[in-house]
Amino acid sequence: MPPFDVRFVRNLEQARPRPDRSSAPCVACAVRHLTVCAPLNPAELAEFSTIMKRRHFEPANAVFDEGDLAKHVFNVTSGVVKIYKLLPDGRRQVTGFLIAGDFLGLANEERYAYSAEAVTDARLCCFPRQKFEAMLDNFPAVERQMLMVASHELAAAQEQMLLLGRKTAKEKIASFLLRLSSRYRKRGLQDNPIHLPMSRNDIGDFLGLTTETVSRTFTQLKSSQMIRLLAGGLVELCDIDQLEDIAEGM
Amino acid sequence: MPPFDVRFVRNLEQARPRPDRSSAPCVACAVRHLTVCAPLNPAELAEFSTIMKRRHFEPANAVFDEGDLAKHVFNVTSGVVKIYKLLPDGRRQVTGFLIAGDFLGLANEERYAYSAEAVTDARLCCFPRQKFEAMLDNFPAVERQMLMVASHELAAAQEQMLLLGRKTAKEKIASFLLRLSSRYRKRGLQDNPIHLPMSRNDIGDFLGLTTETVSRTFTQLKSSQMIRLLAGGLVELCDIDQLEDIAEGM
DNA sequence: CGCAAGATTGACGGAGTTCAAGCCGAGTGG
DNA sequence: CCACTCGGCTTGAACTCCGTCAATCTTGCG
Repeated sequence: MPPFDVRFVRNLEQARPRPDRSSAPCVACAVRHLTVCAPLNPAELAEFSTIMKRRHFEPANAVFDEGDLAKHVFNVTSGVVKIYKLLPDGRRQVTGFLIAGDFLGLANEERYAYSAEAVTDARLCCFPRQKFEAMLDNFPAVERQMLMVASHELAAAQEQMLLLGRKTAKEKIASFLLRLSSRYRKRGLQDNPIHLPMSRNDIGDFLGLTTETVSRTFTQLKSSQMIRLLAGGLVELCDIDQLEDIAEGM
Repeated sequence: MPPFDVRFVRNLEQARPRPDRSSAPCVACAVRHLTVCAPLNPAELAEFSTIMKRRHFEPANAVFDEGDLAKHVFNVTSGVVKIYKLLPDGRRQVTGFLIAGDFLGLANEERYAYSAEAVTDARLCCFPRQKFEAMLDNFPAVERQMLMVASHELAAAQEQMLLLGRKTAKEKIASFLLRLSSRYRKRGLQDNPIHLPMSRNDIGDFLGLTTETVSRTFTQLKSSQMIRLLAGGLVELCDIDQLEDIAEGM
């Protein structure tokens, strides 16, 4: 048990978000082609950006909590954000690690169905939800893009269910490393020594394991020369073919 | 091991689908208000239905298989369809049981990312995918409805990840029964003695458990008077409050 | 340096799997 | 109408992977 309630600290930090209205127009956005904003031309982008604020979150800073009124939707532009659900007794399931280009905040009811919290320093584009939805009426291409994004996420969610329900600890870790590497590659980030900024505990809560099992499994993969743990939270994937075989349960 | 390959039989059956062009216009559709067709007026429905065929599937009959070219999208109008993913060694994760009103076939690539198979006799509306997508251009309201549906499914998927990653067998079964009951209620189907047409094995593959554990857990809930197993695959939920407490891990 | 938080390692136990045997019920055929 | 069969369900016993608990090690930071 930690000496004080972690969530309390988190909310303190949340109390001082940093709106960043500076300038930084979306035109220069490095990840736009990956986001829901992809289909917009410069003029449309300008219109869209009028309702948008950029915000910065420090590590362990909550973006929103499950049950909060869903007043905003977000795009991650840098850093890592985790989303998760809790059981009353504190058991936690991390349902995703979001990186640059990922969208979050889609809520079918008026409240968020999950919590979101920065893992690293993170920058998010922040749209008031009502204005965002109103905007969609004028930009059907964005709506279609959102449907595509949602459909991708649905496929990823099914993949994750397969992992959670049917894979062993070793298979889970191998799958996790490969998927992360592949997502980094798609965004043009370094994909072989990959950066793991999240704690073992977060990884465990994502894979349905405990911290200890995650740690032991890393050790195991390390001893069999499939990965190397480098300084700064970097992990080198040494034998990708074998990792892929393991990830698929072969 | 079964004496012959189950999938072989399934494909034989699939070879003779039953197109049903009879009449049955969508206007009379009992579940339309729950589907992606909900926003259409009668004239629009007529236009939509020109590209649609109704098909019937018998139990264990494949609707499509993971990896097939995604030529169609579907709406379930009656019966139960399961969707699932497989690992090379045969381990299976059922990612959903679809009932009347549910949409399936959304694929972000050109191929289906999962398999679909009838659990009971099932009727599906079947739309050629390209025509369906073309139609969407004229009916933005349907596209928006699809986004809402996808977003609901995403929330359900996250709930399922919480279940798979963090709940005990007892909590899984209790959650499963309550959710099914709740979905039946929303469609106007009988929600207390609920119908469980799927096998223990299917339930296990949905909840990340084995047949044996599912069976043992049912027995356990039965002995503690929380459920009763009736004839015809009916399950009576006797103490819903307590089941809810269990489902939430309390 | 010294502390605190996270990561690793070890020993042990338990929830759920595996393997195996029996049961039940629906369909079949004599 | 009943014996037979076959698939699915239930129950039992042994095992195992992973969780739990606890101690130690590492790392980053004031």
